[in-house]
Amino acid sequence: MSLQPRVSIGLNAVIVAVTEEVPRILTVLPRASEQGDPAEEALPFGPLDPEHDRTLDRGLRRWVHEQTGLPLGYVEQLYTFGDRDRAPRARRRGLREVSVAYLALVRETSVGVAARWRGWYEFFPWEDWRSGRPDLIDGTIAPALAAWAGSAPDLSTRQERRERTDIVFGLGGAPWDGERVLERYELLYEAYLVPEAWRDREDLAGLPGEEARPVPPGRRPEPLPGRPMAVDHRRLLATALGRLRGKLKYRPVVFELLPPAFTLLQLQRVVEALAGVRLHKQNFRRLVENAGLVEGTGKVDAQTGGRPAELFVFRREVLRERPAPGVGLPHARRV
Amino acid sequence: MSLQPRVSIGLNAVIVAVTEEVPRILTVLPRASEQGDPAEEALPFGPLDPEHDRTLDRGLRRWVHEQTGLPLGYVEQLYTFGDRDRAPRARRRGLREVSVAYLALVRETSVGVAARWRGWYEFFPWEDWRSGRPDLIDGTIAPALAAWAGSAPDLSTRQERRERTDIVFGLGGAPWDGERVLERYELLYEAYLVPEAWRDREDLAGLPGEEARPVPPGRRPEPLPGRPMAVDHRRLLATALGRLRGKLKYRPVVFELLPPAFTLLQLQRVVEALAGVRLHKQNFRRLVENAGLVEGTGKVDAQTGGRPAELFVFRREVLRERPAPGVGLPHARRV
DNA sequence: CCCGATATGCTCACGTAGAGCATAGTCAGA
DNA sequence: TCTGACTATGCTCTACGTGAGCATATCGGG
Repeated sequence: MSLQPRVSIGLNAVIVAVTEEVPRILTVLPRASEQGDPAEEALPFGPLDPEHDRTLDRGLRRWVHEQTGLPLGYVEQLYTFGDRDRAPRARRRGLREVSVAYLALVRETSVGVAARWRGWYEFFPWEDWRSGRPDLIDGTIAPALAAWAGSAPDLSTRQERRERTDIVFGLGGAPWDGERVLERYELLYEAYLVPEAWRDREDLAGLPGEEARPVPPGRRPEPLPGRPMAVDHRRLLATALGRLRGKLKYRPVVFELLPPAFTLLQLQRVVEALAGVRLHKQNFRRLVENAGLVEGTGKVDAQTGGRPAELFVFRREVLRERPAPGVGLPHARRV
Repeated sequence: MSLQPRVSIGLNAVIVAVTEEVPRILTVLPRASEQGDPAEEALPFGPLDPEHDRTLDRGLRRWVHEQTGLPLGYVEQLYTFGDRDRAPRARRRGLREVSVAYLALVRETSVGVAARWRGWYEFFPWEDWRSGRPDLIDGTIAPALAAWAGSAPDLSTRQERRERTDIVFGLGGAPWDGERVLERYELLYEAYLVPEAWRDREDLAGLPGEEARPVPPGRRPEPLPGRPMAVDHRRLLATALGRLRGKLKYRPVVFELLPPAFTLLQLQRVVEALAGVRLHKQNFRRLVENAGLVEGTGKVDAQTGGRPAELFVFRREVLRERPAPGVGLPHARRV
């Protein structure tokens, strides 16, 4: 019988900005104690000061500011990750690390040297459909998942796996659901198609209770394109992207990522960057204007190269007019 | 300087069932250490066993089953509550109690003696609009909130408070948003209109750092109807109701609360019970049938008193056909 | 002055939601 | 046995939002 492990509680931040039509998140180099492959970056992490941090999100703001100089505006709790095996290296040290993850949206992009911005879709190349359905899906992911499903020992498991594969990746006639980002990542993880799955399995090998789940033998499949992260941080990232995509539709959160005045095309580009799809321009305009989400300022932005675009601002009154104001995405446009 | 407080992590469960058109939640008597007013019930709470509970929700299932004999089916993480002052009595003992709250949906209703079912709207009488807009709102809540808003020292605070009041309670022409359950409860808490606000303020009095927020002097307003709970559990409950109301619309969660076969009216009644509004019957039928959410079984239920109703079952295939299947509420019908 | 590029306005078809009327079965009591 | 109350189920009519694309406005540069 081993010692009862200590429980520690920490905070992770998924800090999002959109620049040049690319959604970006802030990454840091992982703490030495978690260091594995040095190429693996991590999400900012900080402790909770139980005495002085009155609330969890204040604690988060405090250390994010200390570490990166970035003052956070919009902050929202995402999810609490507490699986015993989420941080295998911590488990080896007798520690159960529970992490409360937050999503933060910022406009500024200047950060200190310890942190850097990474394009969101570097981590999830299959999530960006703005240039059409990524070849990666039908060319690589679908066959790999089919092989995984087929490798299950019994029929019902095979069927379950196929069903799940179809639903979350929109295969076999099922529609693509942009919000299922986490489900897709988790499926790839289970199927050992992301490097983290192998890394974690190796890190756990030999621990008590893990005898039944050895590192699968045999040749490993080629890992998918998509940058891995330390610990389970790509999972947090997937949670954040899925949540943000959902929230877009019923809360006016995009405006947290935009300057105070913007053109409708700028707004559309940011929405597209997050949603990962191209939208029909005229319908998008009609939608946001009819919804009362924005109001024109009369001023124009001459940087467009064509007819100057009017500058708009977010219309706060919409909050009292409509129950769930958001940019209800018009249908994706085929390219 | 006081000792650095210990951090503890626990799990709370909001366990929901719907019987006789009443949504109910499971409550228990609070632990002795938190006992205040003996009438104050609590939500089931349990520790996390960091060694053996592989995941948080497994831990939850374990102790819920141990404590109440109830096996949980559908379980979903709600939110993590970690404010320093959420549990003032724990803070006095040098403990920072972080709680991860879960929402669970069950069909069964037989529980042990230590637990009991309570109607959800006993805690939030203003949330049940099935018999029309509750008089409580215009008769009591609106004036009390107006008084609170007017009592702010400076103009901008007064305006902010009025704005918030209007938005969250649907006053002054703003629409009622059924999902803003938490915002409504928090507003009432801030305005000292729920007993918990006074209780917590008193429990905190004298602690370091609390000098600036003394118990407000003067006559206390009559507390609103609505059963208070121990600690911040009414806040967890509000979070759960809001989340469930939202989720209804885009995930087929209602079926977790219904028997395997049900009539469309039963389905409608459960949705109405949760959403807190009456719906137009024919449109509701059309909606769920056209959405492919259910399929008829050919069998009928003769218990209706009129023409027998056909029994339906949930149609699982809908999960692969539509991105966000739920009972998109038809408009509320005036009574 | 024309062309390319972008912004903005407008129309048209189609599906779906809101509302209510009409009809089908069943039961209890006259 | 008939009738009325009651619930289920089907159908229609209208209004409006959305998908799609054409048309026009306004700029800069050759």
